[in-house]
Amino acid sequence: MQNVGAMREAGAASGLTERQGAVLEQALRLLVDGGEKALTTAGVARAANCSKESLYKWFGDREGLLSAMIAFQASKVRTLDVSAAKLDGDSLRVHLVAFAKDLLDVLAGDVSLALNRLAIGQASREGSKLGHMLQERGRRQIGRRAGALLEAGRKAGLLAFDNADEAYGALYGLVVSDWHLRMLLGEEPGSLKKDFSRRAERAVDAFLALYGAKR
Amino acid sequence: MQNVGAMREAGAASGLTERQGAVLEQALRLLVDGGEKALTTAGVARAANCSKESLYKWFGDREGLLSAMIAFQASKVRTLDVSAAKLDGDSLRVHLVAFAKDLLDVLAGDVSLALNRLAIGQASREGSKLGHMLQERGRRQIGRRAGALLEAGRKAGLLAFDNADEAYGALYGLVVSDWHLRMLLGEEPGSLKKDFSRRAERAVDAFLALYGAKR
DNA sequence: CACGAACCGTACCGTACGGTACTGATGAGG
DNA sequence: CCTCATCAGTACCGTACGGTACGGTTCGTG
Repeated sequence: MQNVGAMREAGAASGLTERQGAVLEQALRLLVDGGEKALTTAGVARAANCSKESLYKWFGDREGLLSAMIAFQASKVRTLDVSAAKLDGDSLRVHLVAFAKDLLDVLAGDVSLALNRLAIGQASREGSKLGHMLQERGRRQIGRRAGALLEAGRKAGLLAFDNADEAYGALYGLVVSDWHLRMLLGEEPGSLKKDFSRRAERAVDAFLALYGAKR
Repeated sequence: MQNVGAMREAGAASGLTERQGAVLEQALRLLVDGGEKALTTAGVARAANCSKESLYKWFGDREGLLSAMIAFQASKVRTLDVSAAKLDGDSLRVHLVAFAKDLLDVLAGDVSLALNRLAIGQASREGSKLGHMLQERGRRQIGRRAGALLEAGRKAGLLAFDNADEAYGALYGLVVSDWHLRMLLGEEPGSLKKDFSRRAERAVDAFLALYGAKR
């Protein structure tokens, strides 16, 4: 793993021991590499050099392991909100473009795609809270950053909207469109990732045309 | 099933016998009700009153059955393109709103959600063409309808855009935003479906503000 | 050193699934 | 009536997984 410090912090924040965090890291790696089918309890135990008995002691059952994986991954993401006090038209656009590009990068990430596929696969059987967890811990997190940015823009007189959620929904849709679904369906991200910057700029331009305050 | 005529037609279009179409219909029903885990060969055989041996004779293996289900469902959808020769600003907006609402209804449909979940679940293991099939047969189909509508709007001088794909992507994003993913993740569609009309109108208004020709 | 807790590695069990083989019934054609 | 093909129903096999139990090892503590 490439970031032990962040992992330890994430584990501590979730009440996990460092060892358990390492196990979850290996589980995520298995999931990313081979999909849900490859994520067997025996496989996790083998990859993490621990026993199945420990897995069941720590996480209860397979569902608990999956939940812990999602919570663990979410706890690693830290949303740095750079809500600058001074915003002009250019800096707002820069911040929006940076947000849009970050959003695309996050959604296109290996771990994000794997966890979303996992939660979607579990969503059919009712009672599975994985989808709700992913929604709450993932979307809310990045949504807060966007909400703060939009609110700052409005307070600075640069944006005009009544409903912040609606404005955020429009921004999200313009940025992401159907790319997330296409990546989830396995479309080769080769040609997609290259255009992220251009796509983010185009989307932000459209968003500003819709919600930018008349100069 | 509620539409034997359409099913027979769909089966005939795909080179399937009526019996095989009925089997696929039952398989889709199982998938919608219980998710992929409930879609076992024995379960399909029991639900459709056929033998497992026939399933393997007709569809080869489980993957073939899944592909046949997607192709069968896609063949049932017929895109009625009402490309009217006479378009004014109001009728274009009406057509766009109707398209947007149809799009939301399709994406929120039980079978659509179940098949998308299935294909996304299979997308992790490589070599699975289900995602590509769903993309090609589903998105292209409805994308053609939108493309024709947008092109008609441009020819009538009501829309202004350079790249039709980009305009369609903006329309799609404004209409759908992250609702499709949220539904795939299992969010209760109770509060969502009610607002489809309002949502479609808002999205089309925004789209026209972006791409409507200056009056 | 002695004791106990935690834990690894592995063997084990019950179950469920994908896929195959067999039997008997049905129905069309000569 | 005979024959052949199709198919339903079922029994069967190999495998793989989730979950549990147990022996052996390490390590902290008195």
